[in-house]
Amino acid sequence: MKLPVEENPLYLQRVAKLGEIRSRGTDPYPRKFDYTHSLPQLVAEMGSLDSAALEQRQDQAVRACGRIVAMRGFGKACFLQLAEGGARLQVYVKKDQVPAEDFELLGMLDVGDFIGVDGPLFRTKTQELTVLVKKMTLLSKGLLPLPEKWHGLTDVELRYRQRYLDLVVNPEVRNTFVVRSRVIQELRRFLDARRYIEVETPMMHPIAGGATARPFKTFHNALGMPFFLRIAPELYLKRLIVGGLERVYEINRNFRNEGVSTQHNPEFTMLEFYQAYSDFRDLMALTEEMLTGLAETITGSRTVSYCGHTISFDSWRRFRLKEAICHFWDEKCGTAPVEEDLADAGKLERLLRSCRIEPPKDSSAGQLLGLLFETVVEEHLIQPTFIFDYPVELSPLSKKCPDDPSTVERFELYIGGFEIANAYSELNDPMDQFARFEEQVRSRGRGDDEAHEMDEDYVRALAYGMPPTAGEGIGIDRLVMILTDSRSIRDVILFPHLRPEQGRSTEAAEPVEEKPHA
RNA sequence: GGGCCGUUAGCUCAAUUGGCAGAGCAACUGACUCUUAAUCAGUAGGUUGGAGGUUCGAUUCCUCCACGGCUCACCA
Repeated sequence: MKLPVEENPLYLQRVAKLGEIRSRGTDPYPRKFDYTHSLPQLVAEMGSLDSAALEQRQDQAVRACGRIVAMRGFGKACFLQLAEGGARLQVYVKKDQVPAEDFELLGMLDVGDFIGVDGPLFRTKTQELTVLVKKMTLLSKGLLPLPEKWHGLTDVELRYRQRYLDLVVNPEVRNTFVVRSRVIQELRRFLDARRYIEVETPMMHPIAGGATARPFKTFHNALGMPFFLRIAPELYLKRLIVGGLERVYEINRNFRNEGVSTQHNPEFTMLEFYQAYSDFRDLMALTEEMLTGLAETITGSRTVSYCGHTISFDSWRRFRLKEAICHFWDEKCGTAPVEEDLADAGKLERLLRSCRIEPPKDSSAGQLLGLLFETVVEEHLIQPTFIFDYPVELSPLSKKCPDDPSTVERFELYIGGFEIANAYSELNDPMDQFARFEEQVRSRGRGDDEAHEMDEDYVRALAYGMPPTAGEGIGIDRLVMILTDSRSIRDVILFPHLRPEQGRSTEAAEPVEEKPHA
């Protein structure tokens, strides 16, 4: 294989060093290294010992390893900084303390190489914990230079494309993904402790349902049929409720064939959970408990800083959707409406126009209401806020409010100005569900290609009986954004989708049609 | 998809009105056995994202293309 970088002089220099190392009989890529301590372990266990205490245990050498991230040479001595496990430790190689061949090897090392060291710990005169190296082993030779140590890697395109470099050079990036892992771990723990079981449902769906979104299409050759990558696991999870798994959750990817932005990635991670014998108000309480505890466990505080705002998980607010529009109305757009105005399509259109939004044609009152909400309210919802009582047109899978059939028992949770969670009392009346699907199909016929398709098996499942159930989806990526103060969803996804680099596009660059070929 | 902005050495960034393409770090050579972005002296490193155009002359002005960022639309 021809590396694309082989004309790079820095690369060629290192290849020359590699040859020199081999010619001396040293394997630059040995098998393993048995270390006595990870670097975080050393820092934790020895970080508080003073010089005298370290002197006492001087005959107890440690074996540690890591990537060289800094080298400072002094002719007959050299300080190196190793990075491993998210920690860094200094090691000191002195000519009169190591075998001659080890000191010669030092001259062939570069920042980026991996080494292992043996030796006692001591403190330098500036009190830095340091390994006094008695034996040094090359563990892996790097051939390309790492980005600069001081400014790090800031070009976002390179950071996303070559995330491995971003992780090596920018420690806060590593932390973001450690936090992400802990968030998921904590959510599992929270739900497991409440008698939930974790399940895995199909990612390939014959009918893309459970959300309003355009799906990705693929094709199964042997079955000779198209599939959609799932846009939501919802309909499968509720089938499990029908089957008697009263509390289920799933954490996995959804795929939506929509635009990308700082808040949208084509594949994103969602926690969905369903709890029988409960309604959406129970989930509001559960969500409050879950996320407050999560913030506290992850960040050590109920207050987090996000994009210059201070978000407090002690001040949860609740507004009905119409109430929120009246409450957050900007007087610059005219006199604030009263809730009664928000039921009439004509009045809603006038209100939208006064906000300089041209209402789309053929929209129902519910759709206009949703649009008005996004326009007027969304940006104000920095503190954790539940918005509830949604129009039925926007919620084909939710149960209607008993006293108002135009409204459903549904809430969305907003934090930091965007939607984090969406929950409702699940519609379990099979005949009502069938009618709502029919309405969606009519809507599709009018050109709304995000409207639901009819899912007959799902209706059949409901017809066998589903207990009253509440369900919720929480966007994990966005939640992690809030907890790590990340402005873009790409900063919490290890490999966000980008176009291929120029000249390196894949063979599958042309659009894949779902036509079968034998 | 639309609008705006960006792309210069391995990395981070300069370059006046269109006039020899530069610095810091990294690298290389040398000095240096407690440094912390080590220091000092020296050396090398470029098809200025790509293709055209205007011009005596283009990193700079124009057109097209590629990729990215922000934003709007769509959505979660």
